[in-house]
Amino acid sequence: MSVTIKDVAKKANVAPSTVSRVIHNSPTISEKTKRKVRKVLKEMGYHMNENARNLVTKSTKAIGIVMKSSARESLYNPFFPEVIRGIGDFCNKEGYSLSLTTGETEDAIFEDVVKMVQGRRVDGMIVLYSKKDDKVVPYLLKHGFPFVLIGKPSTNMSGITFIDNDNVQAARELSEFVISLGHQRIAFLGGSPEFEVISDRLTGFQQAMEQAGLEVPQEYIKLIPLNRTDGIKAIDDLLELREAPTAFLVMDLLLGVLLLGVLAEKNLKVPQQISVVCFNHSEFIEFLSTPLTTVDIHTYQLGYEAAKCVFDLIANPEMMEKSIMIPTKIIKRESHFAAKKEIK
Amino acid sequence: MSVTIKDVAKKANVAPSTVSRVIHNSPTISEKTKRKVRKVLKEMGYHMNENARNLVTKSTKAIGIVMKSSARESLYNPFFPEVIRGIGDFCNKEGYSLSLTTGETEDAIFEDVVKMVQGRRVDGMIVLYSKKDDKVVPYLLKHGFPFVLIGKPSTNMSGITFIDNDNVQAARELSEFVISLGHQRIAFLGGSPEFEVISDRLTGFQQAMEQAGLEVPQEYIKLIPLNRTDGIKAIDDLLELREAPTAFLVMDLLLGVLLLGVLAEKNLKVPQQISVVCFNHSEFIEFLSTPLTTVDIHTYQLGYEAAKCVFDLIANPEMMEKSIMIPTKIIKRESHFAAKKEIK
DNA sequence: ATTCCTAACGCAAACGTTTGCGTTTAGGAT
DNA sequence: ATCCTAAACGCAAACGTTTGCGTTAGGAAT
Repeated sequence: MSVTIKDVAKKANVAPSTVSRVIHNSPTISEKTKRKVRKVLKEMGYHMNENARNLVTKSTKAIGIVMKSSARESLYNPFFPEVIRGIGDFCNKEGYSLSLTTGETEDAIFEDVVKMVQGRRVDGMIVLYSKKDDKVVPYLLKHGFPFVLIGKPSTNMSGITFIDNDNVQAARELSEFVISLGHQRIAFLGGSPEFEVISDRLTGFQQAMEQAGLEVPQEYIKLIPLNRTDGIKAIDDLLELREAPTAFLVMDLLLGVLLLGVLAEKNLKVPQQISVVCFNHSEFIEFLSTPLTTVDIHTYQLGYEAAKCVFDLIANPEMMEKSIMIPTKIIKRESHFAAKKEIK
Repeated sequence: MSVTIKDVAKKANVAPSTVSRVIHNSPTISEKTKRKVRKVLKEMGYHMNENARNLVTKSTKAIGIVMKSSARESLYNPFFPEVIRGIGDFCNKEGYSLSLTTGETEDAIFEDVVKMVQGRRVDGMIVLYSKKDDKVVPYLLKHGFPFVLIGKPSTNMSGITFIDNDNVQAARELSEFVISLGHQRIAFLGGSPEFEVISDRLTGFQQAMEQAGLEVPQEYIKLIPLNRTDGIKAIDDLLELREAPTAFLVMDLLLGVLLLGVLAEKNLKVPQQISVVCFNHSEFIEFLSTPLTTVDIHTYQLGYEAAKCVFDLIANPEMMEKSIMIPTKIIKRESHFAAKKEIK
């Protein structure tokens, strides 16, 4: 139906191979014929059939993105769009396109990945999460397929290129900051510890507390599914403790927003009565009424660097794996003032 | 490198065509050979090369998604993830994959689209916005490429299948609701009127106001870029008017959140002093502290139906274009109480 | 036993590129 | 005029499928 290299070749009185070489600007073609062919190319409105090209070159100019199971959960979180933006920006520069998994369940996602890899629909993959007992990473590893992980590999660190924040350190710094404000009863509110990011931050938190000689009662640590109901229940539980926490370390913007809401309903003032600090800064936060103190994990950068790494990996498959740490930064706003004297 | 149909054929002592037919479960192959071939298929871990398949069948099992220029703007908005989720769910059911545009500028996006279409990377497209003077839709139309639009076509309604809310009506209903609360000075806060969705809603708003015999001063209508700075300026302008509005119709969740923040800073109580109603409900809203009254445009459904339509279009290209209206629903929460007596 | 039919399968072309290698051509050196 | 050498281009195979059509085999009918 549409114009092929052969059509162009015929009209320009050259061989298809010549047209191909003109398209790729091969030096073995004279300027004269190049001009001639290019003219016909324009005239006929030629555009390459990528499938045919991919078939012979065995490359697709596309990279796949594996989302966390439950796109639902993944998509509501500003992390997702932001990291996609980072990936997209880099890919766009390189003329690559993006392909998303659409599966809802873990198995469906795995199938999507297999289809992408085996069906050669993509040249490389970026996995947006790291979870214990997940099948995707082992699969990619086994097939020697170029991929990078955003997050910390749960096991088998060797052979995996990953981009991450130092979540242990980031959480420790944030905890130390909160401790330095005079808080002693600090709660930790986050999602499932199956995700490395959560367990790492928990570790950092506990390290800081221990070093400060502070206790962390088990009831202060709430690891829950990311939804309104469970969130509210966890927050209520915390607030109803005899010794309720005076500060909250929240692992996720959504939970942070939820927490602010519950506190407002209960007429607990932030930061006068309760301090709240929250991971995962996003521009969205600036639209909120309470100026949340947050940790900027530089999500865009995570995506951008991940894309870059995948490209390196594709270009040079035998490259040593590496890990890149994106620094984090505490963005201090006004949700954290609470000196010791005010608490006691 | 990896196992092809020919490899399987050789090992199973049949012709490649037979393997192909077994894969597609053709009735012309005996059960006996089917079993034999399937066994080898498993053993060798065969998986189809989609590029080769696409080349001959001229179909890709993928559909493209065109995002609004400035992925930045698009991605921060919960509309985007939600509509993607709808599209993704349907595509997943049909075994299709998703391909995103990555361009930042309008021209770059247009190039992405051309690459997808001419490069035959996708079977159909979904355009996530409708904007005046945009080149994408005319291009798709000209090439007879199957696509559906989410939103209302800006011109040339014929020949375009689109999914939309009746935004005129939705805005009119919302306005009537606010008017019924006793408000007379109602402001309209939204993004660029280049987008059909905004101008339609503005029309609906003006219709309702006119019918109620209420004036709409030009200063009450703020059509601005979606960012914090411009948003705050617009809101400040409105609040500083001699006759400041008592109710705000906001076209976008982000602006709504921003408005709530500014009002809180100025110590203006919602809803006691100011009513706020907002378009584009999302689950995110439930995480907010102020229970916003919103219009649910059923974003997920928009995406889901759009995907369905694209499939119909692909299956039957000569199908009559159609338009599907997704109903809207006002979700009344607590940001809108303001009876006449309290205002005056 | 021969013929005929149908079910089951194989052959080979086609899809639109890329690319190694062979062939032509033009120009200079002899 | 002849030969040689690059430079410039063409040939054809290959990538992994699908599919129309031709071929085979096995059994039923004669």
